[in-house]
Amino acid sequence: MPELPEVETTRRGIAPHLKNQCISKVIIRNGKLRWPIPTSLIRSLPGQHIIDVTRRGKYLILQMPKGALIMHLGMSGSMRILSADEPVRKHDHFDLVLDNGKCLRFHDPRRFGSILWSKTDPLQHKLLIKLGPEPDDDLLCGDYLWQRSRHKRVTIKSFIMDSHVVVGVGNIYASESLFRAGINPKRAAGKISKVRYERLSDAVKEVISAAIRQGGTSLKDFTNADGKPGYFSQQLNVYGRRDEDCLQCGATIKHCTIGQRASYYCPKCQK
DNA sequence: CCCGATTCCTGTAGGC
DNA sequence: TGCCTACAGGAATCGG
Repeated sequence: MPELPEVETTRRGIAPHLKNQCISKVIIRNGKLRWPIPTSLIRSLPGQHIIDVTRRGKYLILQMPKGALIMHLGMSGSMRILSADEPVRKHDHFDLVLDNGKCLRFHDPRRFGSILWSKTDPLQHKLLIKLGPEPDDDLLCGDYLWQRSRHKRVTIKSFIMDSHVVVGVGNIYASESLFRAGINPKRAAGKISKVRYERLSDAVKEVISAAIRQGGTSLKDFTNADGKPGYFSQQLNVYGRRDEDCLQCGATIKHCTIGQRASYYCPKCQK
């Protein structure tokens, strides 16, 4: 489950293999992702080299001389650097083949990911230009959240998960951040005090940075019954713990649906 | 403008 | 054992 920390880990993993490398070929096996992969890439990318690999929110950006490739992993996407002759597996939808015999291979069973092309500054792209600040940006602070939330009637959980407010806070991080901040997820965003937004801002920064430090271990993996709980799952206080005891006060963790998403909270610790 | 609902998709898990 | 259904989720877009 690629949350922001997994995307950043992916970026760090692939960047050294891509930087300054020249593209020799583009293979689209299934272009039906969130949006169609532009078939024009097949002709336009070969011959270009990758100047840099950056990230904005959950979008990876491969900067090239004539534009930028913008990639999103959706909820089941992953990327690997492989030898170009490595046999393809099911759901290997896209290859960026390099001059040196390696390739970047995009794998995405649920096809919620996307691969787009931007002729100009990718940060000005329609999908990126309105994104909120990164969690580690000083722009994200209690005052900012308080200002943005005035007169909003949406729940605080929906508000903090809105990528136009702040990027990278998925369903799991939202529940965990609200627990750390002691805020009930059902409260109206517009009625929360500035002091409490300071706590929430701090909580978001802590949760996301801790996950990045741990190599972006998937928070989602912990629900898998493969005996390999995610590293970060050890630190989950409420997510997925319906009817279990709160680790802080012993009360029973509650479950509810907010914005069509499973939500978990401690009724005693979160008011 | 605001906000809740819908939509895309497939692997996994639970019920019978 | 196997079929069927529910569910999970990022985020744009639709609809009231």
